[in-house]
Amino acid sequence: MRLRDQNKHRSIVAAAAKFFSTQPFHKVRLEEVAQAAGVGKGTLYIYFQSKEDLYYSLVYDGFSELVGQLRQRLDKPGLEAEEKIRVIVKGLVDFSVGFPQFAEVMRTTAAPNANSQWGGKRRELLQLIEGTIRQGSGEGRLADTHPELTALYFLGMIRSVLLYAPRNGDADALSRHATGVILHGIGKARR
Amino acid sequence: MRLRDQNKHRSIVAAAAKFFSTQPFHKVRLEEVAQAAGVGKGTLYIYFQSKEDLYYSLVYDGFSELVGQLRQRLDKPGLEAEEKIRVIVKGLVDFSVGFPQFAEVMRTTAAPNANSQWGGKRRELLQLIEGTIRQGSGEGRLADTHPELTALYFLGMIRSVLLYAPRNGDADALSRHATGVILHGIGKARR
Amino acid sequence: MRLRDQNKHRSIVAAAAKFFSTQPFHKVRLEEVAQAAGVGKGTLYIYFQSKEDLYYSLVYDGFSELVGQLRQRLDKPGLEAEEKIRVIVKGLVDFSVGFPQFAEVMRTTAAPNANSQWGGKRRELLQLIEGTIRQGSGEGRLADTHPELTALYFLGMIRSVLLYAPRNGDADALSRHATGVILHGIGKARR
Amino acid sequence: MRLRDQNKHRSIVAAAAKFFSTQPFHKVRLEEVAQAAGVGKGTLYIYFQSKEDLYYSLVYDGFSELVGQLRQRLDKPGLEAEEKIRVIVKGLVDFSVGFPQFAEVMRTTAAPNANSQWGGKRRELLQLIEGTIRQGSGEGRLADTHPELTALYFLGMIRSVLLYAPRNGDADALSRHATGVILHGIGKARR
DNA sequence: AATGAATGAGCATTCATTCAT
DNA sequence: GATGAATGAATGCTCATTCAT
Repeated sequence: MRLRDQNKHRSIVAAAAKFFSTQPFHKVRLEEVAQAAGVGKGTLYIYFQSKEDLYYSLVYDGFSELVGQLRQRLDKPGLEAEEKIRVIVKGLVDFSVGFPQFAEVMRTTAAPNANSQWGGKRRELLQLIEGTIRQGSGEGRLADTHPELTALYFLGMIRSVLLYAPRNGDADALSRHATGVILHGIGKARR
Repeated sequence: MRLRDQNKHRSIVAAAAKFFSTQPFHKVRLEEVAQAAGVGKGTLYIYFQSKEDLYYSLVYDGFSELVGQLRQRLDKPGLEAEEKIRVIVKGLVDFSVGFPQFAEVMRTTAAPNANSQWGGKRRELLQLIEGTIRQGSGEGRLADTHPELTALYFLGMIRSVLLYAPRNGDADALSRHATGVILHGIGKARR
Repeated sequence: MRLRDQNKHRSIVAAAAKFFSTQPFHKVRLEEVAQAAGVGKGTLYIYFQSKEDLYYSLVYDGFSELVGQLRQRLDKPGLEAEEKIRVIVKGLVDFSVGFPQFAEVMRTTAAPNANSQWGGKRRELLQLIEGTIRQGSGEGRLADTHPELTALYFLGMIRSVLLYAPRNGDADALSRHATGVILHGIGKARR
Repeated sequence: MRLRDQNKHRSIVAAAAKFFSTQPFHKVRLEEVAQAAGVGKGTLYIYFQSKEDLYYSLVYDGFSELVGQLRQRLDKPGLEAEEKIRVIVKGLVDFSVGFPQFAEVMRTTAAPNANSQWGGKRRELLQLIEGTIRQGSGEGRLADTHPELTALYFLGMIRSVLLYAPRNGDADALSRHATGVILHGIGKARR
């Protein structure tokens, strides 16, 4: 069953994140996860259906939190489109910096449709971005013929940077640059 | 004595690509790969050290070809920076469309440093892009404070699109849009 | 949680002895061993590190018991040297008859130093014999310039006999004859 | 087919001896043997039926030579029984010292009946020894109720010594001691 | 005859999952 | 619920043997 003991659940997820972010799926041993979580091997199966389930839960949880945070930050009436873009990019970067496993986890993540929940959450995020762009377009502040593609670019850019950019980089500078590239590419004024 | 058959190497790589692009690493069975390649199981081990080696060779070969193609296409004196950007983006997209396994393969690829060869090739591509941007900056046609980051964005964008964009999409339209986003973000003229 | 079952260890050893004594190492299949032991294949690996480990444990256990028995039987104060020799030879023969696998197991056993434990036990036995001869010499009942070599002869003789002598032979007669040869040799003149 | 090229045959046997005497049967790789012999892997199968065949041929050849040598040395009319015993022991020791692989090879050798040829040769040697003892008994110079067992002791003693005695030992001293034990035993009273 | 590339049966070993305690 | 001993399906890999050249 799920959520019998919230703490145990948490420590399992934490331990799992540590391993899944470090090694490819097939090299992660549940025995090690259990040990790191301080629980018995069998306990994992009380909280998760299978190794796959544990893995996708991990991704889903992280993503879910990311989306929730963004939603909250964007939900300020009167916020300009460009500013929202900045918020999104900064949100993505900050979150990823604070949850370094995330990008790595996504690295080995199977196609979205492998797990409907996770796929749905992903779509949610994309729509959040896409919606923001569309809103900006409607307000005449942004111009983009394919917001749905641009939304994808957001994720891709962030991911790449997080994966390969120097870890010790300045997160804020990174956000600013990325925002600049995005904005000045789709900013109507500059066209 | 039979001679080492180059075709055998090829057919193994082809078969492996088919499987590794369809399933996660640990679900790929070498027996199936061998069968699909029309060779014996042991033959795989004549050409590759291990399952991992086969896998990384795959990625490396694809990447290598990609870089080679781009290098060739960019090596035309007098080509303008913006045009080069177009060539790069189109090259990335075209190649990925023509080698659909590629993006998928990259999906589960371990961090670059896991395989020095592959990491090196990756760096090569990034430098190719970065160099192009710098050249454009030098010529006063582009403006970018962090070309090394932008180079990363290129890859990230393409990858995201390839992974999640509708497969039946128009590759040319995709290239054009991506190029537009990139260019109008870093095109000095528009600033 | 199930407790580690000592019986399981025993039944594995017993089953393994049966197979390793019948066939050369590389023809023994762990699946068969497991089946004969009434346990799962994986269980073998809970109790033993590897096939080799199982094999050497087998030899060691048998040898260990042999040495223990001899030690016990020789530990009777006042026992004369010749009698002790008889006890040793009889002990070796009896044990080997009762544990027919033993000689066969030793047949394919790697050099003693391959496994320090086993090598140590072997040395123990040799010293037990050597010490007995030396004691006998000290008491003026035996004469041997190289007890350490003679100790080796003991083992060699027994082993040869066990390997090649008719199985249905009379163990006692065998012990007597071997003891006689050791004690008196075959030279008539000296008798 | 056999003996196409005597040299090739020899080098294969030599290489095989080197490996089979160093490692247990199942760890010897024919590829290595072939390489060490300076021939192709397939060539082994021109001279030998199988790995087993190669292995037993090895043992047989060595043994065969040993028996031949002994036969020659004992075939001197008028040689006294005790002297013959000395010759046999010395022959065994010398041969084994000169062909150090031998004892090691015997270590891992399967039961005699596994290969009739080798078993036959072994029996030949035993009968040679047994016959010598019987002859000595007939001449009233030796006394042994079970010469066939004593013949076994000979082999066992030699083998043990060769396997475990210090390699740098004095072969002659060894022969002398062994001969002494065989002839006179270690019981002082009877001397 | 000689070779070594190719083969595939064969097997040790792993590890997710189950279940007795 | 929790545990970890037990399980056995699953599979990478080896290596004796074959065979095209």
